[in-house]
Amino acid sequence: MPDPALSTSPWGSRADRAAERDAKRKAVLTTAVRFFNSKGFAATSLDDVAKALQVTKPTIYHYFSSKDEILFECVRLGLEAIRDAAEQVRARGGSGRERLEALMLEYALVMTRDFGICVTRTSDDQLGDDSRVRFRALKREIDLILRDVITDGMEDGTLAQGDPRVVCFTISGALNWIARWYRPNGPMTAQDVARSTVATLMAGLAS
Amino acid sequence: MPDPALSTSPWGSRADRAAERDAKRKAVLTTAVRFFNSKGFAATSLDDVAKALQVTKPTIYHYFSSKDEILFECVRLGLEAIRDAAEQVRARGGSGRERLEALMLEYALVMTRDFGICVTRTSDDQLGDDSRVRFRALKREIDLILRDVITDGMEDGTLAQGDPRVVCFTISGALNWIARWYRPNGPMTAQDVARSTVATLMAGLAS
DNA sequence: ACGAGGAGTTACCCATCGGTATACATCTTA
DNA sequence: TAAGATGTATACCGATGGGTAACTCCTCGT
Repeated sequence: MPDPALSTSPWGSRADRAAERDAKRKAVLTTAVRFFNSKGFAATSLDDVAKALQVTKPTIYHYFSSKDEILFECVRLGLEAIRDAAEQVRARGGSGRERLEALMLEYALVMTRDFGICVTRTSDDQLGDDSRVRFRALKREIDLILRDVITDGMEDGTLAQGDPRVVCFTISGALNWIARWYRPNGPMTAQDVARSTVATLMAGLAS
Repeated sequence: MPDPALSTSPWGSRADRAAERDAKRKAVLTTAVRFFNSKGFAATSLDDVAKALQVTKPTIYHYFSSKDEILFECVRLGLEAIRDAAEQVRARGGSGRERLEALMLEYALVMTRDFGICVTRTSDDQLGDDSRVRFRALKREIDLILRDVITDGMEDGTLAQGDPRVVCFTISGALNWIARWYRPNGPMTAQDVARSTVATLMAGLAS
């Protein structure tokens, strides 16, 4: 008669399976995104990714249905990180300027991490029709939140007047570009980079 | 006895041939760069380009030795346009701030044109080893000129103090990003976009 | 007139790579 | 302990696309 506490519950077991499956999916994504960021999406073959994970290509297809899905999941993780931070900031108190600054800091930090970098390096022509639509929608969500905060700041007088659209693009460009030049082993930490870039944007170039 | 004035000079003839060859090379580049910008480099086949020019692929190989060379020539045209403008601005008179503003305006304008757009969309992993080295060297040249002007402005007091490296990247990012959102048929002209982006960077976001 | 070479074509090669069919092992559950 | 689900591997397919071989045609210079 076995100890009842040791008997494998179908629930626990099923949860374990699901958790393990998720962990493996995530492992594929983190490996893939590094390849995408260093070699480019097109130049990365799924055999590369499989080899790095010490499995074979069909194993990857056991967790994902296509290369396109893998890329989309990578950019989704990056974009949702930004969007979630942006939405939290939008909702909280403070002047428009304070909220914009907080938003930009979070945005900048995401851009120093793998999935954020992948977002900037991915142009929508690389995605399939379906993923492209969802990709654009996510980017648009972020854009709208950003513009919202900018407009608030212009109205409450804490931000300089201007075309919110241009201001939004200027900010996005400067922050997205971090993904291209930031190096984890460089002289500046991610925090340093985020803070100084945001400060430069806020204060402007002129003295 | 034919009219000597009508006789075809070997010089004129050779010059014609060379000029025509150059014109055809240029035609390949302008067609290719549009494909690269709209579909991405990897997704563009040389058959696409050839078809658009109403010739066949080997004809293209008559003018270029590889797909890599075509891409490199495209980014070279974009980068040299920026570099030449930057060098002219650096040499001329005026305060650091005035020169930086002029440089940024030219830079921004290049980013609204095909070869400039290609520069931003090309990451160096897409180039062969040889081209990649030259690509990086050209970008570095521009970076150094830009930093030079920035440092001048910080020293003469017309620009705000800061880390020239971060300021340089912030500017590059904001200006390069224009290539991603500017649309020739949109509400703003290239001049509008350039002027307002530069103004935003100069004045800063805070009021 | 004729040879040389530039310009272009057709037909082809072959490496790469996304994706699949299928077999085998393992683990779960009744 | 047998049945079914799950995970992984081997072997393969088929399309795409960079690049080449070899031939034709035209133009020019001698």
